[in-house]
Amino acid sequence: MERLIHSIRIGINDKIYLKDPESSDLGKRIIEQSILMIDEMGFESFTFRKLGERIKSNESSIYRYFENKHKLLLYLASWYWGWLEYKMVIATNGIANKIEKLQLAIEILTQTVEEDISFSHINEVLLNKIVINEYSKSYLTKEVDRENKDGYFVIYKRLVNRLREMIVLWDDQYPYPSSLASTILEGSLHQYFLQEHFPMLTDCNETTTPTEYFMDLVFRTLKPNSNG
Amino acid sequence: MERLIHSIRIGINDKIYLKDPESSDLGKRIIEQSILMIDEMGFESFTFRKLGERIKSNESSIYRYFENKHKLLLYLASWYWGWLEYKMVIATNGIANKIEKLQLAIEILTQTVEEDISFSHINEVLLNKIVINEYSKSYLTKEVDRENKDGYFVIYKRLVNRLREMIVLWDDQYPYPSSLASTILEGSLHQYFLQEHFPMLTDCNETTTPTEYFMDLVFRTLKPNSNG
DNA sequence: GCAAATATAAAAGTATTACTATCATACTAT
DNA sequence: ATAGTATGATAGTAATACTTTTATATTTGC
Repeated sequence: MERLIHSIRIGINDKIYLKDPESSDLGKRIIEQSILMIDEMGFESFTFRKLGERIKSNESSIYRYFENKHKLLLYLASWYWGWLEYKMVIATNGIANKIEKLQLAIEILTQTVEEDISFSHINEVLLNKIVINEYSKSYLTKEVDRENKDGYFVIYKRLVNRLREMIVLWDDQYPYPSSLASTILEGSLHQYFLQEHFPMLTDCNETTTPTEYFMDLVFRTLKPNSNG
Repeated sequence: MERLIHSIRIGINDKIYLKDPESSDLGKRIIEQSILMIDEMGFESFTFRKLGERIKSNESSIYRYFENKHKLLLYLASWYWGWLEYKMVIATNGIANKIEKLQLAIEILTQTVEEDISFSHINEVLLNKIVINEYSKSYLTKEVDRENKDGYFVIYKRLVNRLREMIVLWDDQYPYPSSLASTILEGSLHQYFLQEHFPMLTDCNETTTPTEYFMDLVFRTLKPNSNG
């Protein structure tokens, strides 16, 4: 499992980039350092010029990989969701027990990333933080429909759908499986954000996790199928 | 009730603006037209220069009301949440029946705004759309803690807390009332967004509303107090 | 009714952003 | 050894996000 994760390659829609950042050393430095910088200074303050200075490369070279920083954010987000999807699929694949399967999925999808396990140029801990703080900005735009059509959000959509399927597997009478699945994924990011910045608006803290909250919510809401 | 709403004045933290836009004709035009423009072109493309052209005023005059467009967004959002809070408080105030009270609150907080009822310079229908598409951007920033400290989000926090209180009133054993309240408010905006742009990720559509989804979710989750 | 204060408009200026374009150089593959 | 590709250096452009200054209009206080 550990070994597998070391060598995974997330298949990202190649319209997101101009040149595959995995294909060169410069590309990997762009990804690696952009994660550190966006985490440090936030997406708004982050610019390709600053990134160029940091990696001792040229602004124009970065533009050969990504059209703009929005596309870079889409790339990072896709990578993150692809990575989570991979972890979830691996963990739940062999599980026949429906409740255990759903529980495992919720656990993986709502847990915070505690340590950087891949030993690659991508720091998953920081990437998780970036997704919490910046992911919404990648779709709350006027271009969202065109970009969705171009497949920029396929991985995320597939992930929500996988969760939906496991919900249906456990309770095929529940009328809102898609909404519940999207609420879990989006809501979990939101609860982490609240925990950090608006602790009065959440019950999650050092002792209670978003995972516990959503696990409880889901199993209060769903009823197991009668057919087993 | 209608009359009341016509004449309400939402008390907004006066640190958000440099000069109260309600205090002058120009100020009102700034609010009125910024709502139309942000809805049309999105918050990213909206600038004070363009707004100045539109209202046939000068960019520098707008800067005398708001430091920047971020502050204007905070103002619009505060107004919106204050207006919703007002509607909710009016509607639920006299209700003694706990379940009815909570149901009414959820209804008001998760319903889409269908018509502009205030006849003022503020179009609530468009403001609701703006909140769906842009609200997250107002707090997903590096300045959020400072701005929170300065009270820029008090109205929203108060609203979540009011909902939390009604949840507790109905089920004082439920361990996550704050998280549930924040999930309802944030999740409802998200479901509306999905309905518009990612219909596969939600069960909400022309016939099923986010209100129905959350009403169902909440009452599957909560159990009434035994003490009545 | 007039002066003083205040609000708005007009215009110009600055630093930064978000790119694009051109050309030079280095590295690589045959 | 050469052609092709990747990267670097430099400069340039249009727009953004303001700030500053000065002029003009409007309000208000007496």
